[in-house]
Amino acid sequence: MTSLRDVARVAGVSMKTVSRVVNNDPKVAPATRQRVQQVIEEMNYRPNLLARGLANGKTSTAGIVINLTADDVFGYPLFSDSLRGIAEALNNRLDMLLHLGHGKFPYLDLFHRHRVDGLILMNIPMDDPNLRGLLDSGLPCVFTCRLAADETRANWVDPDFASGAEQVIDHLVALGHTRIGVLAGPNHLFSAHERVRGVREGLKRYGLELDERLVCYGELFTGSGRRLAKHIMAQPDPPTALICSDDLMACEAIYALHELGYDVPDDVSVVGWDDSSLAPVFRPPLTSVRQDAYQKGALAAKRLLQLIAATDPEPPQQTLLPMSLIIRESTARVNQRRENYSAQQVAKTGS
Amino acid sequence: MTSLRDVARVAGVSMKTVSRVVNNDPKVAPATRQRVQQVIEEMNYRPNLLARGLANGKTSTAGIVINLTADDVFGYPLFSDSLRGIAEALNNRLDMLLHLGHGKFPYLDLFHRHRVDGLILMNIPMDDPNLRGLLDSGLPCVFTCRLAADETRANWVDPDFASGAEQVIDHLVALGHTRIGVLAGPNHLFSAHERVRGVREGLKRYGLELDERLVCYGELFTGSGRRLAKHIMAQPDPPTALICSDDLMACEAIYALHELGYDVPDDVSVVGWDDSSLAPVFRPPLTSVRQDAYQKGALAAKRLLQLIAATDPEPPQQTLLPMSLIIRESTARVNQRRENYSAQQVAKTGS
DNA sequence: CTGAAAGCGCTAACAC
DNA sequence: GTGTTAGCGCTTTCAG
Repeated sequence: MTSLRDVARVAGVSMKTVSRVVNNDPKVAPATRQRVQQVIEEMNYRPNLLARGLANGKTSTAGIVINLTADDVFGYPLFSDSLRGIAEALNNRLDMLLHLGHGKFPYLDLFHRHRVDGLILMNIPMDDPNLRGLLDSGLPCVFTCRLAADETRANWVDPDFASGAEQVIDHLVALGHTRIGVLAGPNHLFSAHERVRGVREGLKRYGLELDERLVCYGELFTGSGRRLAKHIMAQPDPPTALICSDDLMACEAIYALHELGYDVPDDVSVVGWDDSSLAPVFRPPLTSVRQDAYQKGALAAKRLLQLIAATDPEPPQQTLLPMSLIIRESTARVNQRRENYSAQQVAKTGS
Repeated sequence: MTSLRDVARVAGVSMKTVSRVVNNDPKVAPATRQRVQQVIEEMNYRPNLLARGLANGKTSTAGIVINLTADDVFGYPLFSDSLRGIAEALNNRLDMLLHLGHGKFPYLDLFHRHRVDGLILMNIPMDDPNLRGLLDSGLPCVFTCRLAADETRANWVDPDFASGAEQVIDHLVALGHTRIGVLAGPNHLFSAHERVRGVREGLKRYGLELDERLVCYGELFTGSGRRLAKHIMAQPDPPTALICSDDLMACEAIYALHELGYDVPDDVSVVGWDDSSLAPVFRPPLTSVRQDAYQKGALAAKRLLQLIAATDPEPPQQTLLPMSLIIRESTARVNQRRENYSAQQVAKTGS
């Protein structure tokens, strides 16, 4: 493996001069530059990024931290979109060091150990123990999620989940729904709470109140959907509509509803989330809240490049992305028969 | 950032001793080990992988090279599956450095510059100029594709495209098809040629011959599908069935056939490839050749770990993965009316 | 079992 | 414009 020293020796110049040529330092005589460049070609010299990084503290590498298993990340189409956005925005200016893992893993090690230039963090729980240390460290980092309502120190790009939820409520209330259940998502994710907040405020606008017994928190994507849906439907005066934290969850909820003998959407309306590629092809096609994951990733990456390029620390920048409701066939006007039945149940319970 | 030197100073031992503790070298007195470990905890010391890599030439990082744009990689479900397989098999023993890019990019730089411990390479063209240098370098690397029929120096894991194609032929011939067109895929990919070889040999088994005018090479996934399908259908005595290099290509071909006034599968049968998540949900659902991309990635990663762990150079290992035909609704018995029409055309041309 | 010295390949700071 | 010196944080000899 030819080193800078070898090039210097062959070209008959100092190592520093070679270094200057490699780094496009203008203070090199054209003749010298050319000679050095030729030797570099001939010897097929490539700078050792480890040595460079060790010497100057930069590695040309961005760490991508996703607090999910590889199975979830690559299994659910949304992350692929975000990663695609990141990759394109980075445009080969930074290589990507991917770090996946679920739970409270010490991802700060990515920085500590690999000395990445910056981090993009996705799906980070609010109570993540690394958070404070990370923000204090001054390492450029951008989140594609929010961490807490008042977190103003961090750079983030995040969809406006509350607004998405309010749009869902507008839609459902227009269809006559008043009892609405929420499979909110993981309790430790800010987005889950925003979703519930949006539902609550949306209902309030119509003089309705969210029955907190119809709100369930649970994991993303897999496993808990059926159980939670059944739990909610087992409450007194069960809801006529279910709002889910993602499309997979919605699919599971629909499955559970079928097992309970309900028809979707005739008996119960179900709303998915993310408008993933699943949504249009599922039967029934899912009404879902669309987020632009590609753009989310791209904006985060662009911001990271800015932060890394900046000489002075930049003030944090926070971007709220709009969400929009895509209406398909998993939601429908509330079933009169069931509504009456529910009303009777309430009367009975109330007596 | 606390360094090994700091730890050594505080613990009152030499740097080498700290190094031994960090690297689990057994030749350390238990008391010393414990003291050092405690100081490491207290000071929150993390080894600098750059420095370590510079000193010993190992980086705990695997380069993942995919010769496609990020758009293709994350847009087509198959790569996500492979990446998921890789990530899980690597099991955090190696970090993943992702390098995407289409064309003859100098991906050897990943090795040269980042000094990765090994490479997993996907979708590499046979005429890749880096190939020889890469194989000569002795860097552990595993391909999830073949490079040439006689390439025995490389480690690879690849589906048996020829066998997949033969299964397709069995299916199509059973349905009465004898004139079969192939949208083979990129000319520079070995898989494309294997696909055509399988078709040719498959037909031969039935005493049929592949009309080479009905074979077209083109890019993967996007763009060329419609044009190529139309080109093939414009040949004298056009085929009654089209075999495509991927499911997206099949979708495009079907689109083009509709534009030409053909019905699928009544007039022309179309076979997709990969059995991606697209296949079952497209209208008509695609008959497609299934490959287990997850397993392909997982096996490649496992092999890479072996190669890296090995002290002596290991003999290359080559794994051919089975493919299976999933029959859906885009293929059907050949249309008698058209068959007669084609026969007339042949008669006319022949006269 | 432990330590001292040298060096991995590069760049920063300062000469000239 | 160019060269010299020192050192980034670690591991590898090789001694003890």
